Amino acid sequence: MIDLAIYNDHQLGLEAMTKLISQISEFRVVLTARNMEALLQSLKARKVHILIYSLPDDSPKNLNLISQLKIAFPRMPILIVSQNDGEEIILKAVKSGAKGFLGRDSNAHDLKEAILTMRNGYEYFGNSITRIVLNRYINSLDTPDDKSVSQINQLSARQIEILRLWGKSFSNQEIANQLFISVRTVETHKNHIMQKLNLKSTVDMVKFAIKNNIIEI
Amino acid sequence: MIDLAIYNDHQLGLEAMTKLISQISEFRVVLTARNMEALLQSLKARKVHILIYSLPDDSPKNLNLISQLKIAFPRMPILIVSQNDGEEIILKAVKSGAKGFLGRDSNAHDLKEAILTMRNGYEYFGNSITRIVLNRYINSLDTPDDKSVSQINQLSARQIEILRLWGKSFSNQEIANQLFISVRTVETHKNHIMQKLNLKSTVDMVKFAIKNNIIEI
DNA sequence: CATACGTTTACGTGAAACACGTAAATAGTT
DNA sequence: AACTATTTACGTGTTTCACGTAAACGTATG
Repeated sequence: MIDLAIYNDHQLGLEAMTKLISQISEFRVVLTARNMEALLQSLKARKVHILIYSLPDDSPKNLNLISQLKIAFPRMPILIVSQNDGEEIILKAVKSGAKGFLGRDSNAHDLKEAILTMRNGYEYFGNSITRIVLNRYINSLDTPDDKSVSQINQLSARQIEILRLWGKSFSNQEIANQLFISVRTVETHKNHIMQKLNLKSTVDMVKFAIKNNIIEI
Repeated sequence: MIDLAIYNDHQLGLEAMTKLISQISEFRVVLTARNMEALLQSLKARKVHILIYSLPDDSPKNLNLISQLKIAFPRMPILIVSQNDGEEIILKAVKSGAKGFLGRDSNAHDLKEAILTMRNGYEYFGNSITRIVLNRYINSLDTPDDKSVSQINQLSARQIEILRLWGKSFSNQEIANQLFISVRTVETHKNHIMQKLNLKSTVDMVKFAIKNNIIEI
């Protein structure tokens, strides 16, 4: 017997999914939720084997919620059910930590197979998903990057240089050696950068550097 | 009834596959071949619905032969059966025009499903294949030697929690206050994270957290 | 059931990084 | 000439990092 939680912010969809799953003898729906607060609350009280998470239409925001779930319950496999199975959504779902994905064309049989597969510790991604990703991969020779014009212009060339090296995980001392200047100077440059951009921590400085294509993730 | 051709340059493998398929009532093996000349010859005389093509170990060369087949019989779906299901092979198979792929872990049930799926005009790629390609694709977006997708699972819930707070630019002391633990404990958690993920600097830790949606840029 | 492994908690110590202030030489601008 | 920004650098005190040690706890494995 596999215990399932079902999340869906549409009442009707929630009922439909619950009914569908309840008809399968191996499965038991032990909790349902229509919003994240309720879901988190219920999951704390009642552990489940798998969470079935129905993505609404405005999915991008909701994928962040999945990351939250992953943080709160790292070991609970999440099966995404989504009307929107565009490549972006799928990739984001995978990156968010989802262990399964059912797209527009999936049927009840696929759902059952997905749950059983995931219960055995494996991941499940439907067949159509593969084609989408394959296409995307094969056509990924040309990927033009959009450059954001922003506060980066406020920084001097030297400041960007220090930021770039530091962003490559060099220590202050290593940067100083490479540029033939004192460690204190490197520190001063970094201080100036923080002041100029009004950053609160070095974490923020990393984020800034990434956003402005000074360093790569 | 679905008419099949089987290609395999090993006699034993050819026989085994033929026998296996003949046991399925919906399928009929109408021709077999152990080399490309014979295959092309036979296919001219007798049209089939699907060609089951067993890739030998030295697969790269043989994938070129598939391109030949595609030219001679553009509309005949080709199902690749391969002991080697490394990502390179799979990608090449897809590029060669194969409509299906069965890897090392596939069983008779998968074979049947693949054939039925392909007969209905769809493509078939097993679930494990999807994961391989997904990993490959996602890694192509990140830095060459990136393993972040799988490594997130290595972290404990507490470690992720500390990482999340720190990623929001909280200081160690602030994190300690929020979680009612010692600053030293926060430091220890961060040390453990760095060790576990083999990170060289806190800059790398920020990058990791971003890649894994633990923190937002 | 004993043992082993991972997790969470915490401290000690020395090195590195950061925060904030000061300051001088240089370069470009008004 | 005066102003502004840049690059260089130090002083001082706080925070973080690196590395080691260690206890308490849970969970799996044999």
